[in-house]
Amino acid sequence: MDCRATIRESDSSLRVVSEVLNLAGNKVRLQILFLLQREGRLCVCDLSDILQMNVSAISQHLRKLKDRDLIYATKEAQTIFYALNKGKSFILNPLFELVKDKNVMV
Amino acid sequence: MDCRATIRESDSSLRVVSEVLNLAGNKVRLQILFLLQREGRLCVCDLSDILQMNVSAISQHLRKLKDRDLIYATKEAQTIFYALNKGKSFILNPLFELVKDKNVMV
DNA sequence: TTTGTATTTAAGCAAATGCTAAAATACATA
DNA sequence: TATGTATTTTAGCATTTGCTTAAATACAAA
Repeated sequence: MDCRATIRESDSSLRVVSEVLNLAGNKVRLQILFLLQREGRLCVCDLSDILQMNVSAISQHLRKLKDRDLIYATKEAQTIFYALNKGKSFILNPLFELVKDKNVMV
Repeated sequence: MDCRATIRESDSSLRVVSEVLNLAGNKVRLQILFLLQREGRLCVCDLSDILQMNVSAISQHLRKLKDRDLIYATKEAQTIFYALNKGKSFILNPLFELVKDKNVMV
């Protein structure tokens, strides 16, 4: 019943979740995360091609996702692949299910 | 396998979800949504008191949530109560469970 | 009608966001 | 070594965000 206490106790969880949602609350980044979840791993040029967007713009989104530990990079020859960091991205799983299953819709 | 097609088909769902997450991707707003889900309904002054924030700041967050149909208002005498609009906020339910149950944590 | 309570709205501003274009890195391969 | 391919980084810029303060609305009660 004491809301003040509830907020205090849930503070760190709410912070972590809001940080993840802040990243996923951008259509381009949500598309990237959705694709990575579906395909396992992708490089900048794949994403640039799929989403029909400037390589630099995609790269900057990936940087943001990587900086906040939602994805990680692995280098293979001259190509850099990105994949979901499950430790944090698991938060988004139910949302991916939603997008996959039915159409969420208006 | 055709990512371009997948993205095209999921486009509207991804748009709706990213819009909701964009709102929830702010700590203050996530706190508000979490509290509304827990308490049913609250007025501006309740939230201002619980979150220890300026009434005007809270009011502006509520406006944003209302404009995008995540919450709705009901007036009772001189007090305006806000509550979750289930039709859209259901997207956030699994996240609330996460915050409630265990601590999400670093 | 005056006063008080609840709330929104407007103005202003510093900080953050997201893109483009150009330059810089990194590393194979010819 | 020179060239090409993949990617990041920097700079610049217009737009958006989130807050504060002050003014405006709305309405009930004295």
